[in-house]
Amino acid sequence: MKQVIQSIKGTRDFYPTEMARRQWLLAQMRAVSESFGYQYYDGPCLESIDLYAAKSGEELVKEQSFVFPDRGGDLITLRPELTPTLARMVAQKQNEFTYPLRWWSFGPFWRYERPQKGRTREFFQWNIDLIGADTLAADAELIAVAAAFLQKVGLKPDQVSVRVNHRAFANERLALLGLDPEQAREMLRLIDRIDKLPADIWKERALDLGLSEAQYQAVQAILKDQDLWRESTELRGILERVEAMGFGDYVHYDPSVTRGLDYYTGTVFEVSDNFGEFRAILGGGHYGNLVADVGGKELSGVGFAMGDVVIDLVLQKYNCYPEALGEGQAVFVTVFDESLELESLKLAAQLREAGIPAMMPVQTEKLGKQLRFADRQQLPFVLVLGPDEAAQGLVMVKKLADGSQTLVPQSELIGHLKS
RNA sequence: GUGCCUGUAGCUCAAUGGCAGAGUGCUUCACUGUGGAUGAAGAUGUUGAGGGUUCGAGACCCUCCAGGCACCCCA
Repeated sequence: MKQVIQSIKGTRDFYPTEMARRQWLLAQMRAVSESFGYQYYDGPCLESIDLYAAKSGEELVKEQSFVFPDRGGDLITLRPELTPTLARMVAQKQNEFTYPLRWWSFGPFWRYERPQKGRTREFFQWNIDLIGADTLAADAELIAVAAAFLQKVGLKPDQVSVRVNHRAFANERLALLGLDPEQAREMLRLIDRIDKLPADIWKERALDLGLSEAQYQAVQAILKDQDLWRESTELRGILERVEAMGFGDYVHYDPSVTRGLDYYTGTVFEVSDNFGEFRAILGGGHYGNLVADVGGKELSGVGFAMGDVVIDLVLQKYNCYPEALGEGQAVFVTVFDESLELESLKLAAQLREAGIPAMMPVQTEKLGKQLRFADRQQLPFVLVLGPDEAAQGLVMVKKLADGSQTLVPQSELIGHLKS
């Protein structure tokens, strides 16, 4: 390979094969979002750094955002997440809307971190939020949206799960053990990492927070108790609704889910594969105060975000993408020889007129080569219009998949292809 | 930002410090009205980049770039 200018680290090129997957993914997100009555929106990719200072976690803005001065010297940020933008958009027109809002979005985001499997510097994200309803039904709806998506793309409950917890409930339980609020907060962060740290190190960290041996054992007991959710009004209310909507198989209580972002106050949930092979597919939760920090009145909501990178890996692993994705759908109209080129062009034009995509060769090549090309493009049909067919007003229709050929009167071609 | 591993033909990978190779794909032909199959012939590399050690480096050393894994963080 000669010297080709390198692409920016952590970015991806979407060749037609990848673009077909991205478009399919977007179509599934759109279908699921709209099936629950959500509206499509988007904000700018460039934002003032001040927007994030109020909302996002410290590290996300200071360490992991692309920030640069524009020509006037103002600091511009490539959006690392959508929630602050959403907060601003809602706050700006807070009194114009009828609540609750049901909005969804899909677009590019940037985070300046080290690329690895499932993590790139430029990625696409599905965001979906229900704003202005502080109820268990709202939380349950978003969890159902997540489960509906999993079902829609063909992932099974034995492959992926929506794991649900409730922060206030978890805090309550920790308080009952005698942890003060600060300890409880740190403990939740530690619980979030229980799968990443070896057991002995994890215990060491827990004791470092000032926990007694008895308290440590009690925390362990909480983490092992799969039925503890029954003691939470919130979790009961959410899980019974999810069950009623038919997604009980996908959704489970999991005490180890706490989520890192500080703005989640109540229900938190994430989707992950059941074998710990991939990073979290999706993460979300209930936030008590969406817009106050950007100048609006208090408004709560629930939402989640799903990046395109991990879900793409998972969908490929479980063969969820349709077989024919990205294959050409056009009929290939061959040119037998120069004298018949115009006849073929007319035929192709008729097909397009009738809504059938038609492709024509633009180089003079032997019939064999034309067929070879059509075959490699994985086109379904090839038309051959030779002297014999032209003389009788016929056209040969060849199905490439099995090689079968049918002579069809040109007047019946469109009907033949549509059937 | 930290640690470890990797980088050879379009792709997957070989080559003890001693002439850069195989499979696959690609091009052409066998096939003058038919793709996939088969056979024959052919093309393809600054061995990621730059520097160093050496009579000699794809291999050893250094720097950089890119990718992978684990931290950190999170979609």
